[in-house]
Amino acid sequence: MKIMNRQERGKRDRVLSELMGRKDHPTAEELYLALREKGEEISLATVYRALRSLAEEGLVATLPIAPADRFDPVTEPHYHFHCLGCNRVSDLDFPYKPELDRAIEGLGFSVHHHTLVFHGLCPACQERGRHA
Amino acid sequence: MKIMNRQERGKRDRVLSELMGRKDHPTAEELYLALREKGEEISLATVYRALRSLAEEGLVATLPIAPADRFDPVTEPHYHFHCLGCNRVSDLDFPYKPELDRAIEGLGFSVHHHTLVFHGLCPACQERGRHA
DNA sequence: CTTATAATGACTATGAAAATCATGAACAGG
DNA sequence: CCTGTTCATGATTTTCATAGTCATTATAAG
Repeated sequence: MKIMNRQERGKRDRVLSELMGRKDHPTAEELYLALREKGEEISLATVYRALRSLAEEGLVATLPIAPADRFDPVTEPHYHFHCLGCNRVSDLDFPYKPELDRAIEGLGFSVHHHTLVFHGLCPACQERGRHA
Repeated sequence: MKIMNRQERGKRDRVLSELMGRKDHPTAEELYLALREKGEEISLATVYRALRSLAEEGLVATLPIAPADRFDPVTEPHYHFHCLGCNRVSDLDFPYKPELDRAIEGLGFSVHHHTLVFHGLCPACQERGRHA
């Protein structure tokens, strides 16, 4: 059986460190392009595989925001804002509400977690809209 | 210009009434199959088109739950439960919280609405898991 | 009836993601 | 050292959801 330490896991770790270095919730393809621009020789297939396996192991979170999944290196539950103007997704500095899960469990469901996304215009896009 | 009353809008209305007749948040393809089984001669392309136009007009809501969009005839904001066991989506009898939008607006965003989805096991799947 | 417009269906195209397959590196056991 | 096995990787193909195109049909307005 192959044994490797955390430093030498190859391409998968390159994907993870690239993702950890950003907070803009990139898509698989955006990560792929960023890695290539940094001279990393990697294929898109490997990026997809790495992200899927990282997500399965709970090391990254997946945000299914159409048309493509976005990835988040922060796995602690938190909320997101999706700007309808620039289509960007940002983290919100707003506390997670575990009591919501409790409330839904009162309805007979077993709740693992919840995802809360706010949709609207970010400060920059509000400004731009005012000008246009 | 074509003027038609609400009864005679053709296929698009057939899609809408089929959707209104159910509360299981079907996908476009599920609606297509249901309509065909009822003898309705309609193409998948038309179902997609109808749903898109209905959604643009705000007559139906779209729930982007991978791998396919699901549609909801109820456009009043409400919350959903996504069962990780059977993959079904159900409405929750839980009041919408507009104060969440207010709170996020306090952070500088302009909030149009929010989507809140709970993930876990529905009562039936909890039961099944206990048996298996 | 005739013309314009809109709806529809069949088909093709797209884009994200997964699956497949061959290759080569790393490793274990002899 | 060999050798066989496992596993990561890249290239490619496939799948699936959805969108676009285009020709045809249906319908409304004149």
